[in-house]
Parts: sequence; C-alpha cells; structure tokens
Amino acid sequence: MISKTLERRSGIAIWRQIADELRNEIATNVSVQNNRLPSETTLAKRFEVNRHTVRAALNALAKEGIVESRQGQGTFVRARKRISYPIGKRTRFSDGIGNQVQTTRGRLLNLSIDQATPEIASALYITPSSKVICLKTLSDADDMPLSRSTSWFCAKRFPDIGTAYQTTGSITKALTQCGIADYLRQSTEIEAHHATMADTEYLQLSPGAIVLVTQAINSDMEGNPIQFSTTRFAADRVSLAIINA
Amino acid sequence: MISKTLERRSGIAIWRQIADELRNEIATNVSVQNNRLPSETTLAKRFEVNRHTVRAALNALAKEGIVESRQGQGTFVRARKRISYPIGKRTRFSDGIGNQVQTTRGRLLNLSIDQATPEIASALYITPSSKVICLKTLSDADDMPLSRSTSWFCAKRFPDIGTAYQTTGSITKALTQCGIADYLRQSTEIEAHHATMADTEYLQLSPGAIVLVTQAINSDMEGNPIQFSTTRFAADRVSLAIINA
DNA sequence: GTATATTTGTTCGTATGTATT
DNA sequence: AAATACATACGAACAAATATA
Repeated sequence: MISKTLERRSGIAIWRQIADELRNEIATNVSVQNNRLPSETTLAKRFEVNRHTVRAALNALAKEGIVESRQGQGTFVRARKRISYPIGKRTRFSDGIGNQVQTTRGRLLNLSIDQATPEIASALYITPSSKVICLKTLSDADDMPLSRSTSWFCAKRFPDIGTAYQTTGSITKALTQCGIADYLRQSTEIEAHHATMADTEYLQLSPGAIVLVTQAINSDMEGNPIQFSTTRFAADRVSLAIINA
Repeated sequence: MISKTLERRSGIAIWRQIADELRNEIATNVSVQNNRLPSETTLAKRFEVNRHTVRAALNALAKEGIVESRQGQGTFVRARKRISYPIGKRTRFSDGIGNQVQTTRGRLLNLSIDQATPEIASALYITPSSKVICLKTLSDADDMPLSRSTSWFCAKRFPDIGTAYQTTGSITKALTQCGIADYLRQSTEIEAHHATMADTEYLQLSPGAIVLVTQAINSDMEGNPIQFSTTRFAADRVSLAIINA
C-alpha cells in the first residue's frame, strides 16, 4: 500500500518526492530533533516505502549539502541560512545583502541594443521601438551564483551604462557614473517558476529546482522610470523581505 | 547525443523537465508564434529526444489546462492569467484580488489554542509560552484553491477570533468584529518551496509543484502586532505585487 | 476538387531506470 | 544481492485530421 500523497507516474521519482518533502520539513524544523532526522527505517515506515527509497532521498539531500549521514549515529542536518534580500523603496543588491555575506560580485554576461517591446516601452515611459540597452548579468554571493538579471535602459539617456557596469560590477555604481546619484524602487512583481535550462546552467541548479522571478521598475528622484529588469533568484538560497517603511 | 541541460538519472523524468521548460517559455511568450507551439517533431529535434517524450510533456501541460492539441493543426496555448495579489501597507485578501475574480471564499480548517513558540512570541510582542489562538484556513478564488494560511493571534486579546472567522470567512471582517477597525501590514517575507504533501492535497497540486510562502506580521494603528501568519500560495495561480506607496 | 505535405494520434517492440520483495 | 514488476525512453511504422499548393 502506498501513501496517497506520493504519486507514481508523475514524472517525479518517489525518492525525489521524499527528498523534496524532507527538504521542506528541514527548512521549517518539522520532524527534526536535536539536529537529527528520524532513522531510515522510521522514515520508510512513515512514507510507506522501502528503506532503499528513503536512502536514495537522503543521498540526494547529502549531495545538496543539506544533510550528512554518519554510520551508527544517524542523519544530521547541516545548518545553512538563506540570504535575506530586502525589497523596498531603496532596494539595492550589494547594500541589501552586504552584511550577510563576505563578497558580492556582478558579471556582465551579454550586452545588446534592441528595439523596445511594448512591455518595456510602457514600463520606461518611452515610445515603442525606440532603442534600449539590454544588460544580462549574473550576481554571486560568496562565489555562489545567487541571481541572474536582464535589465533594460533607455539607450538615449544611458548610452554608457554597459561599460559603466563592466568596470564597477554594480548597477548602482554604474548609474552613479551615468549621473544618477540616487533612485527608488517603484514596483516589484514576484512569481515562482521551475528553473529553465538556462537557469540550471548559470545558477548551478538541478532540474526541478525553483527560481523566484521578480520584475522591477526603478525610477529617478523625479519619478521617471530609468530601469526595467527581471531577476531570477535561486529560490533555495534567498528569501525576499518586503519592507513597508 | 543528449542536450547537456536535460539531466537523466536526476529523479525527474525527461518529459517532466521538458514540460517545466515549455511552461516557462509559454509564460514568457518565448517560442510561441500566433498562440501556437512548434510541432512535436521540431520540439523533439530541439530537445534531442524521441517524439513520444515530447508528447508526454505536452500531455502533462494539457492536463494542467495550459495547452490544447488539435490533430492536423498543432498545439495551442490556452490563455490563463495569474491572479495578482498586492502586498503593501494595506494588504487584504479579498479586497486585493476582488476585482480579478468573481467569488472569494475562506474556510476554517482547524482551530487550536497553543503555547506561543519563541518565534511567534517575538513577532507578536508577547511573553513566550503565553496562549495563542492558531487558525488554519483555506482560501478559494472562483472555487479554485488559491492559498492556505496559518495565523496566530494573542488569545488574551482576541478570544473570539475563531468564531468570528467562521461566521464571516474573512480575517479582516473577523478582526473588525473583535474591535480592530483597521490594521497595517508591517513586514512580509517571501520564499518559494516545493509543494509539501499537505499542499498537494489542500491546494490540488501535483508533486513537484511550487508554492510561494509568505510570513507576515499585521499590526494595529498604534503599531502593536496583532497577527502573525504564514501563507502558502499555489505559485502557478498567483503573482505577488509589491507596492511601494 | 485533388494531390501532397504537415501535424497530431496510435500501436507495435525493445532497452533502461526505478521500486519492491 | 538477486529476482520481479512497473515506469520511462527510444525507434519505426501507420492512421487520421488538417493545411496548402
């Protein structure tokens, strides 16, 4: 007999479904006593599967660095904190997570000059099909990829944003070089999706992993939008903190 | 030869990895022309898999209601909008999504009186181990489950919050009955996780699905926290909109 | 209208991976 | 460790519906 909630034919192997469930419970400290998971036989009974299957799940979690099994003792969780990424009027990447990690780094993956799509044009208050500069970047925290972004800027207003980013490795600093001393986050839209193939490659994720996708508009102090961007975070490495200042 | 980014032996069937990728591309309108997906044979060539495998992926997306295949014509995407859930100082469930759906409904799943854990106590500014009322609720939009919440209230201050919710089906109305005419969202923390077994059951999700998890604190107009809650949204049905008013 | 190409739908068989006993 | 059952993936062919020249 099989637990009702474990689905076969779902395209997700049973051991992986158990791994996902345990990862969740570890994150919320359910069924974890003294940093120790229940024994393999206990888990096998609970999920109504063979012990082999539980071992496959624990093996996967061990590879992710979440748990550690010690012969004769049991399976223990290894403490790992998510990086808290604050989102508010004054959202900035490096400042926001700066006190939680040692190093942050931004790399330019790609730069292109495109025609503004209707969506981008309406976000930036420019006429459709006017030129925009598109920056694809990858951000690391402590040499672990955290997020990848695609940002659009009005090409007329910020012709040198690309080189400015490349030399500084930071959007905020690049905007400063382009004459924007300060800016504000106008809106943020958040969704969660399964990782695409590009995500698994750039963010070093495994298939089935989750990305938090944000769409944001930043504007200058006069309220004119200057940047439209979508950012894809490795969901298991961050939590987004909304600040209602 | 196999595409590098499609991982075998990962515990996720290839057809499901392709389904995840296509779901993403449909959401961002990549590789969709005139509402039509590329043919099965071209997709099979692109992913370097057999056409059967592509068909399994499309079949899964059809079951989710995302695409529709018509013999001789092709596979078409069915328009479906996510419900936008605004998060700001004045976040309220029914008000926020009221103009996007016909009906909203809240049901009480469970009520219990517990000792406050350290986390809950510090969130509600009460002494640890004092009594709190715990409400587990399920919210529908147009008879489709959208989110499930667990909320904690100080039992001393809101002894009747449970019955008030049960009669009104709304936290806002229940708080009104308990003497809170108005309240503000103080903080919101957002994470994304794989659906747990309880999620798949209550929110009618399939294994491997995603939930957006928010932790929020609401406070009265004097700034005293009155409600601490965690909400789990079916990620494919909502997008969270952050308002920096 | 007819022939042809395109596209989805179906049925065999075979090999490999997954889960249980 | 080995045997068994089931799920997943591939390959080749053919049928049925539609589109196009």
